[in-house]
Amino acid sequence: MNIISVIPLKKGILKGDLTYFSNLDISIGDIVSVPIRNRKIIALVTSVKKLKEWKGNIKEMDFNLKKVIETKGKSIFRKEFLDAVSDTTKYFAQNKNMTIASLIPNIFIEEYDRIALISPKEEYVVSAETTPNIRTEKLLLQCGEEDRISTYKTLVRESFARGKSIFLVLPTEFDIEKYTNLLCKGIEQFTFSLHSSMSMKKNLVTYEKIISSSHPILIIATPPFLSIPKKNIGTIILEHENSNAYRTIRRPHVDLRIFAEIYASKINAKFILSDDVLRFETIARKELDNFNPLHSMSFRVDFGGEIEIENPRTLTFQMFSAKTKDEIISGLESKKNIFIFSLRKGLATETLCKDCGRTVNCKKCGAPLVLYLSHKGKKRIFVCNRCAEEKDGDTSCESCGSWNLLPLGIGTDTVYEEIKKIITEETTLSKTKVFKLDKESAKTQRGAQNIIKEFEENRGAILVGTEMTFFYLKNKVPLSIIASFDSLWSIPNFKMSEKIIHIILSITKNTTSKFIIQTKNENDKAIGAIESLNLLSFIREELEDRKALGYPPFKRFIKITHLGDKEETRKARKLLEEVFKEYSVEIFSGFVTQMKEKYVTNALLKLELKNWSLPCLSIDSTIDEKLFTKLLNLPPSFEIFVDPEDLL
DNA sequence: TATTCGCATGGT
DNA sequence: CCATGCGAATAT
Repeated sequence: MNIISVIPLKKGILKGDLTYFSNLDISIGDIVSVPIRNRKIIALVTSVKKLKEWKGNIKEMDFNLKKVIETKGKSIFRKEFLDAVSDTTKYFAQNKNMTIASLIPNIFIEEYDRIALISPKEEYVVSAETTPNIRTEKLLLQCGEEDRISTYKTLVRESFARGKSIFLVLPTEFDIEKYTNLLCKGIEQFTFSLHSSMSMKKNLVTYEKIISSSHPILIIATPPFLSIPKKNIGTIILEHENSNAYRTIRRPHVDLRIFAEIYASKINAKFILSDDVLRFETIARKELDNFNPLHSMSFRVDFGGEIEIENPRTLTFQMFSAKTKDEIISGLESKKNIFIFSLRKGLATETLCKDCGRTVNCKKCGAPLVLYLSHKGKKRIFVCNRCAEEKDGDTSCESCGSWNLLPLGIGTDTVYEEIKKIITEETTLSKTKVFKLDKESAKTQRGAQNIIKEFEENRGAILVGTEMTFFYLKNKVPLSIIASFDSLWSIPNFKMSEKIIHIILSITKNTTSKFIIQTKNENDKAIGAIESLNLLSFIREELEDRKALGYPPFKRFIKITHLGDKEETRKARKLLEEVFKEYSVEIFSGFVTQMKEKYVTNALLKLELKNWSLPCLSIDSTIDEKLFTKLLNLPPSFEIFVDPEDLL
């Protein structure tokens, strides 16, 4: 009789492993079927002990052990994969079950028996020891998409010649279809793409072909498909490195890019991070972690059109400057399509001085300040979303001393209304079609596609859209406008400079001849960088700022979030202060959210990089075990974000 | 997370 | 008396 500990391959918040008994022949790393609440669940065996060794503490257990239903023998998953999963749960301090379940495609779990039938039968040496941390070659590829595609073609050719397979990781299904079409030419029978929306049958067929192919292959898939036990993968390319789709929205909060990197190290595959412009933190790893550029990195902005910076410079609020308005009208009259970029409403806030027309800016870094309502006594305070500097809400204009300040919100709705107004004023434009694309107006993918389709079929139409537009837009637009550049700073995010560059680049990529940026801060460095068509010095400067401020990637941030009512919030705060008292923890006062009577509490831990990383990511680094235990023991009402995207 | 359990409510 | 609904507890 053996006592078996397992991790169920099913989402759920379980504190630790579950324990069963069995007299079947089971060893570590096997897959078994166990009963959980009257259900049969697939689980991974983490330890096997003889009953004798357990006798001491079996009486202390306050539950009756259940019996393992059946064993499915050796796991189809490679040891390197399971080790990468385990490292990932550690790095992100997430729940084991949820992490493992989210890093394996659902079909593999649901159809485990069928997958097992067509999987290699060879014995993997599975033991409790983790695979050694090999420092694999890690490369950066930063250039335009066409150059990347041709680089990939060369890499595939070289790789096939050496008898090695290539795995191209992409964040979304849409990209998988696109890149498969771009890359499969001439090697159709060796190219395989997978994503979770494909039918189960199709995925099974592809899986079998991948496993049985003796010729090296190219796999194009989302990160969880790295679980396919293909042995000869020599290169993993992580394309669209910049995409935030690699971060999971729900629990577990992991970054699939890190997972892919860990896995590449475990199987000793060459790892290539690739995008038009990589994340700034990734660029910094050139120095921090000795990453090498595959080719010399391009920081050029590839835009052949004209860039205009417009300052409405009016005392009364006007959404469009006279010039911008003229451009819109003449553009529509000559049947050109126009795209206007805007943020969602509510988040977009800036404060304007009604006497001199300037925005209220942060003294420290110059970004426009955002007005928030603090929950303590309903006080109004300004917060800088770039450097977290706070300022009293009862403030006067910096430049003219006036108290006549007007908080403004420019969102898709406001822009949409304004455009409607313009076209009703101009009789020649009365037939113009105006479209709006944001999460409100297009709740589903299909809905968004329909809006874009209609917009693109109508010549001389105008589209007001948020960031999601870039994903769906198929054809380039002659004229694009950022209605309020300054409102971009109102997004609560310390990485906002980077996001802004990303937004602007997405717009230039979708624009042919003219790009208008409306701003009251013409000297903004991000605008300067775009105007000069070279991002190198901007990125350098931004990274220096982050280093000086102790921001990522030079410090490791861990954010702990709690949402609750007044009483729960008070308790949560006390708990956080107590648990993390030996760490320099900053607890942010919770701002009132849209949800009634709910408060957000955020605790931020700033750690030295070497105290929170893995040897396979960054040499000579470890996970602070003491802190790890503290994080893991927090009640489930707390959510943990390692390397958070924002601090609010 | 998802399911279950226990308690309160309410209608018959 | 059972049906329903909701929040808290909990999984081996």
